[in-house]
Amino acid sequence: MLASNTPTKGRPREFDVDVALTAALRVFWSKGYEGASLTDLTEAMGITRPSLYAAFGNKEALFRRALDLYEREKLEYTRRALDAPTAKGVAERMLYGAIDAQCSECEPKGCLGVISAVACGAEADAIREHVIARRVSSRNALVERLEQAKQDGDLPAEIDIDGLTGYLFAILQGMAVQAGAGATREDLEKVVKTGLSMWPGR
Amino acid sequence: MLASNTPTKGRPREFDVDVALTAALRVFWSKGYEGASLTDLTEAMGITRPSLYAAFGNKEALFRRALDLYEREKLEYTRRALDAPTAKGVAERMLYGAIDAQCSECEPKGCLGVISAVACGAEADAIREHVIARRVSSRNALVERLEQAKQDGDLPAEIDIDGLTGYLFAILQGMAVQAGAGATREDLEKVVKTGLSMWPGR
DNA sequence: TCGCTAACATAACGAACGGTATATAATGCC
DNA sequence: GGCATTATATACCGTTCGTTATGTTAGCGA
Repeated sequence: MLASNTPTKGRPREFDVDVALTAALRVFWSKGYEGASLTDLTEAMGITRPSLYAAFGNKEALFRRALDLYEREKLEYTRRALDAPTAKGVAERMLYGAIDAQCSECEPKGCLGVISAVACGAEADAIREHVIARRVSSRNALVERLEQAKQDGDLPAEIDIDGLTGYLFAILQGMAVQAGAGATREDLEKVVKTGLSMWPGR
Repeated sequence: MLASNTPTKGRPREFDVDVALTAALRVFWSKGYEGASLTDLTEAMGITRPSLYAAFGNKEALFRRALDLYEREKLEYTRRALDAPTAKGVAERMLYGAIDAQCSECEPKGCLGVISAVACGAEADAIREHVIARRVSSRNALVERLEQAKQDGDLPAEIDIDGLTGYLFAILQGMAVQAGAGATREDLEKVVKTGLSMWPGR
């Protein structure tokens, strides 16, 4: 259990920080950083503005906390995918995991990372940089895994690992765009099946 | 030549509507619909707010005009791609055309359609629906072209055309996300080459 | 019970947003 | 030369934005 909050002095907090953060994540996820107003956030979190600022700092800090939560819980499949025995297995877990993550019935459609990296205005520039920077490490991990697969003989010797990584990421990001635009699970399953049918190696 | 503006009565306008619209497109393209403020727009267009409202109606109508211009000029390659002799030729023109469109030195990175479809808040919902609806016809055209290619024997008989279309769109949209996130032309060329190397048929 | 501390609720802050009212300047028509 | 018409320039509208000052309430240690 992570070191939670035990102030032991002063009036105790009437809400659960983790619950509130989960609610905030859902708002950011469905509306984007700029699209999520403080009114949206506080209503969903069930707290007032001063409580939000006391607990999280400000809107940007709250977003980073929500992004942490998102990556830890909703993007866990990307880490587990790397454990697949073959390169194709990695791609398979990634792609089907993306469908589950982006087409859940009870959660917003699309990918918070893609939403935040694409949009939008001036105030979100720092956020955009932050989101983009985070994806780098995730990408590096995939590059390493595919390099290993190449050495294992799971991929043809002549393949460009960097290109293959960008290619797989592009499909994942494109699926996120389509999910956000209303694509159904069946739509995305067709995309995944088509992509996997032409994946090189095993 | 389209029916331009010939009011013949009253004070003549001091700016060129098409030039102003081009400037507005660049602003929407780089900042998104919500990220582009009226101040951004009027400064880039070199006109005042009342002139903007007199000439274009309001911000949303201006965006639709800019989107028309974008699809007519910047997305022309998607229509010309359909004229390629084979299915793989279509994919090739689409993918390399996307690189040119999204990595131009003198224009914003990424794709206005993707940016607008992904982002963002409540006020942009109508815009989002509009952008998504437009992509449908573009997608249908690609489906038809690939069906034809299948009959021509350019694609394996067992291939799922709908899946292949969504797959190609996903790569294109993913490339737009990556271009907006700072990917270079070389990065995207690797993605395209990887994708084309595993394209089915000819 | 009395402070000390911290979270609560209310209400307000300045700034920026999309959109206009008003007044002035420039054209074509009679 | 008026007159109607339309574009321009300035200044402002009401609303919403993220953020915070202020006063009150609840728990802990003394």
